[in-house]
Amino acid sequence: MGIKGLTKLLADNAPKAMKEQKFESYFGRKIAIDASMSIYQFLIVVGRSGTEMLTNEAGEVTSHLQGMFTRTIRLLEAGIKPVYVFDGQPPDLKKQELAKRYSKRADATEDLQQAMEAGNKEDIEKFSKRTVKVTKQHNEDCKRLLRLMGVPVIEAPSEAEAQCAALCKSRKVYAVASEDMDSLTFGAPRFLRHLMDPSSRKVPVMEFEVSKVLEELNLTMDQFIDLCILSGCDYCDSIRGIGGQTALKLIRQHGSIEHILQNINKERYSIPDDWPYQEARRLFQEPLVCTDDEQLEMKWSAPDDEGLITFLVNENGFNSDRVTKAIEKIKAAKNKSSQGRLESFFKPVGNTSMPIKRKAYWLP
DNA sequence: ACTCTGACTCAAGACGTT
DNA sequence: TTGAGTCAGAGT
DNA sequence: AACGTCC
Repeated sequence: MGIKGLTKLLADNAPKAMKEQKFESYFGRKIAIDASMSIYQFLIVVGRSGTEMLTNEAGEVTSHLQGMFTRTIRLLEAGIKPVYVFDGQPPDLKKQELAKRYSKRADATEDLQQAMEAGNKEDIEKFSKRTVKVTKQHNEDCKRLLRLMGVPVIEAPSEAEAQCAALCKSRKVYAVASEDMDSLTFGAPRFLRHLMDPSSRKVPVMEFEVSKVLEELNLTMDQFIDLCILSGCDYCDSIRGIGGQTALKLIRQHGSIEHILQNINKERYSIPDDWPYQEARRLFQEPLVCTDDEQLEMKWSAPDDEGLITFLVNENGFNSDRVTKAIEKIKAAKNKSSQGRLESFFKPVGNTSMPIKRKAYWLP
């Protein structure tokens, strides 16, 4: 997933577009998060040892619930208002990519089988992580959990990342938090990396602003999208021998993929057959997203105590005391941040009534 | 010298106790 | 799986 | 900081 080498490309060519932020500085902010990505991480790592994971009495996996529960509480305690966005139908162009992943998983499943027969623990550990897939059930479990916690859930018609970006463009959220750089390609005005990293692992939150990226790279949004496609994205191949640096050079020189294709040495570089870069571009420019205000309504409400206990304790074997304490944490957090952001507290001095200078629609 | 590729490595959540 | 990091090798 | 536990 994502855009190959984009972090480094931006670090080298647009350092001012990224700034370090403190986790605490997002108090009171609404933040959109790609749920499937989080669930995937939880399934890989939470409570795993070999093929063993956290499970309920029926033997169903609960690692994703454990992860989602504790992380969401962490966010709420920091005064952050998370909204989780779930994937819908993937676009057709992504099907090949998904097919690749599917076959890799199948391979890993065979490898795992062999490792288990051979009793090779390290291999079991390694291969079992590669067989992880987020299922419909995992998604539904997490939606149910989040709703019981009083945290809004949005179901995207297609790509969750694209929907997150759209929410941010229409100012329904302050920023998109993701580890996936294509949030920027989808035009998320403000994009946060490493938001969930604990402060113990000294990785600061990195905040990117698309407008600054474009300004510093001196590209239009459309050109930036072309740059991302050339660097390597999920939707189509890139041109062998052209990486980020060369792509940036070529885009600056020729302005678009079309003009690059007209001007580069085709002996030197072989262009993929039937290269669907235009469709890929379209998916980034105008992805299928929901813009209906009613479906995008977001409410952070009080947790449903009974519902949570039924779901987590009765149905999934969570420890009753822990869940009760956690519910208290949620309530305390909601009280603390219910007044929202105290603007006077957080804003830099002397700026409030300045008219917003709009360079482009995606500025905050 | 620069850039890209491919092969390799590593870690990955969050919490409480020690 | 992903990204990030590092290495070597090869092409310009 | 390292380690075991969470289910």
